[in-house]
Amino acid sequence: MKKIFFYTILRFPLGEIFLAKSCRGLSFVQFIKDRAQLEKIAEFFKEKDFSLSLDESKLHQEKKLFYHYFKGEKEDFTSLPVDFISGTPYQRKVWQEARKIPFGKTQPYRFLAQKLNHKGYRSIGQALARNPLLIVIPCHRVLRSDGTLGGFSAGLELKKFLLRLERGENSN
DNA sequence: TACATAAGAATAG
DNA sequence: CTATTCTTATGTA
Repeated sequence: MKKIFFYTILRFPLGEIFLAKSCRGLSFVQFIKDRAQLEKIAEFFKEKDFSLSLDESKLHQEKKLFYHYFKGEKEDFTSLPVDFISGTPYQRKVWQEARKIPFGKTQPYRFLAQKLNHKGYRSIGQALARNPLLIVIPCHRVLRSDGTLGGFSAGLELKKFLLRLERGENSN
C-alpha cells in the first residue's frame, strides 16, 4: 500500500515553496528555485514509492500559517504535527532540537551540539543541511559562533531574507 | 574497514 | 585575514 502525500505550492516574495503532508503531519517543505528543482522533488517521492496528489484543501492550515509568517507576523510552527520521511536518527534529533529555537532568535551551531553532548559541530551543519522542513525547522536561525551566517542549502539569500523578516526589517 | 566530506569552532601567526 | 588542528555523522568504495 503506497503512502499518500497531499501537496500544494505557494508563492512568497522570493519565489515558490512546495508543501507536502501525509495523514500524520507535514512532511516536506522546500524552496523551489527552478523547474529542475520540482522534478528532483517528484523523483524523490517516486524513489520512495510515495504517491503525490495535488490537494490544496488538505493543506489549508499550513498555508495560512505560512502566509502569516511571510507577512512578518510572529508565527509558531512548533505545535504543528510533522511526519519525517527521511533522515537518520541523529538527524532527526538535531531537527527536533532546532525546532525549539524561538521566532526572531538566533543560536550558534555549538548550542545544538551542547544539547546533544558532543563537539562535532560540523555534523550539526550536515544534519541541518538535510532539513526537509524549511522554515518549520528554522535552520536559518542557526549561525556560526562568530556571528557570520555560515551556509544554507536553499541559498544564503533566502537565509538572509528570513532573518530580516523575523527582525521586522523586511523593507529591502 | 578505510577514507573523504561537511551550513563548525578554537587557536596561532 | 589565513593556516592548522580538533571533532563527528555520513556517504562512498
